[in-house]
Amino acid sequence: MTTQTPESAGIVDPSAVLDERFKDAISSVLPDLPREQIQTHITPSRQPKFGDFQSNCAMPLAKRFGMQPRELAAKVIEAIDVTGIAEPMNESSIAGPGFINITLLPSAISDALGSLDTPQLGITPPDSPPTVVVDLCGVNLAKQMHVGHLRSTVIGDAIARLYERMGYKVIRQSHVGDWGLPIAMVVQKLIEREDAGLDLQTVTLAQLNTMYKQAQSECKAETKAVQLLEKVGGHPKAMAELELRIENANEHMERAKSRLVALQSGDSESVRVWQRIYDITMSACLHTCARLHANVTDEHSAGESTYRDELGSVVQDLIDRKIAEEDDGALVVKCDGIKEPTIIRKRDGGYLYATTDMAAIKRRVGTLGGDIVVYCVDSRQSLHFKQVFAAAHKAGYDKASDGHDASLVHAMFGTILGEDGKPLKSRSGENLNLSDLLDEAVSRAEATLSERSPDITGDERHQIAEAVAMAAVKYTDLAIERVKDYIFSFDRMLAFEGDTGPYLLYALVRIRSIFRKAQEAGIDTGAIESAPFDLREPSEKALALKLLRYPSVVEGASLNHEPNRMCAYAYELASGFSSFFDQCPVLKNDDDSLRASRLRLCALTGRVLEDALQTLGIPTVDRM
RNA sequence: GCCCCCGUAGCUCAGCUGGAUAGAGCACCGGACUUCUAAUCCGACGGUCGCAGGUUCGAAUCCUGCCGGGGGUGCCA
Repeated sequence: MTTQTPESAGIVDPSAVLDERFKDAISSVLPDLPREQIQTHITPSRQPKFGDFQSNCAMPLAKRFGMQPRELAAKVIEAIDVTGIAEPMNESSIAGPGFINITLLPSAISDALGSLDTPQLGITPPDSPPTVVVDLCGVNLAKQMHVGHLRSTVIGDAIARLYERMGYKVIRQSHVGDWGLPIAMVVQKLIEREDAGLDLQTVTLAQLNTMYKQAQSECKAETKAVQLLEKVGGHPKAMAELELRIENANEHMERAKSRLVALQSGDSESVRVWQRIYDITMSACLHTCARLHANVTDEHSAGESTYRDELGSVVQDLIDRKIAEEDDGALVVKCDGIKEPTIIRKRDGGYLYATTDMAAIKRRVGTLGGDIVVYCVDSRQSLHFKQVFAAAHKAGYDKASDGHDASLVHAMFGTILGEDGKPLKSRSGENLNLSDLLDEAVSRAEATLSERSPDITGDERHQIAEAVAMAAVKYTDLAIERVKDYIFSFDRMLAFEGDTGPYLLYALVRIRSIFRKAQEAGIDTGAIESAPFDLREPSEKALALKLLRYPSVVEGASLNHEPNRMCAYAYELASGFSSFFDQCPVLKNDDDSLRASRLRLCALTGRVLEDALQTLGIPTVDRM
């Protein structure tokens, strides 16, 4: 056992050092307690008056050994060696039922900051990085991206970035809805239009979207209306009218179904049109992803169509190994603890989305080597994933090459609501087009920008507005706890006041501005790189302590798939910087060494903030 | 019917896996600008953490039961 000494190795994480010291102390007080069972419960203190850190170890340990908590705390304090890390402790360090309050030595904080001030910012990649597969975005062919895709894309990308930042191997997978009957309907429709003289090369995604909706309604038979009319005795004319429409719908449906068969069997005409639809859709959607600063590109597309040749063998495998069974004509997998069986083949022999997802798990774990597979998908699909995960587990499709089960996670998210508390829709009740929504955010941002910073104009203004708008929209989406619904409000996210994306950008702008000013003043900013930290004001000490938390925040946010933790941290950091900046003159300071210390603190804060925003996928600006 | 999610200040939301007097932002009120960018900072106001039990030194957090809102419930995705 080697206890890291701050003198030799440098303190990277004060709480890790404290953890070791407390373990040593507790071991000597309670020799019968195996060291690996000791939990020191070291956490940052909530309030400065309780010191910088606290240990809550005394209460549970005292209970276990039948002692008084405060008495045990006193013994731990007597035994502990805090040399080089914290102020000496005494009776007054014990508070309440047995909290032990710890105040770090100023030198320990400075040392730790110095250790953090490296290119990696204190985050060390694992020796053998696990592979994480992130399912995100998931657009559908012939449909424009709408608000429903925003969260999957933005949150999914942030989760992927978090794991990348941790040094894991990340594989993004956009499960594009590019297969099945709905697509066949559009293919059929497009072929009919082409026969009527439409030039496929001129078709836009918006047109495809319209055709998609038309095809849907044309194929929808109003059988329920007829049944109802028969029941209550409808007017013969109405009945006849309805029956005619059903006949039409059935014809459309039949054509779509045979088009699906043709498409599935590789009919060249069908495939050519399908490919065109695919290209039109993906080029528009990937453009929107790029605009959102979401790293979703062509290489991440893994549409349902790519599983078409694997479905049959998956089903056969499940039959052969008696994992699936017949039930009322359908083929299902029954799993313990889930009432609803997972249907993997319909009575008519067709496959379903559960079948595709089974094949996807097999590929993601078996072929891609995923140790963790994260699905960033709407919470309404929670039952579906519960079923599919259980079925895949029963089939052993989640078994990684090393024999361990991969972890399958549904990182679900809630709905975006309008101001009325209902799911956000357009005036006409349709899904809100995502790029329209982004356009509006940009124009609002640009209006505010021209008002607040009239000196910024033209192209630069537009570019800044674009970045500010994306930051506003994304930060709002990421900052809310994933599973919750939230109310979308341009006014709030673009008010640029308080806990918003623009606030974070503003803090960074001020930091960057400091260094521009420093350069203008002829201050050698290169010399600050190794300047000793002199943390004399409460606000700069508070900022320093916030900075030191960064590595553990990245870890917590990634492993729990909770980007909102990063957002909360980024806001706290920006806020801590603003207080510091208000209270501590940096350039307007005559003390050279203090100025150097503060400049270095600004630089480090800037780098951490930048890194946090980068990890969330939020763009930054130099001016605003 | 059954299953899942949510319920915290007037509004929008946090609460680091059970810790101290539950925190921010907005709104409202009072302060700080010949600015290191006031898109900021400082202060004041504001809560029976849906309700009722339970677990224990200690519960917004864990368990049970209600109430309210949303979603889902074998052959759509």
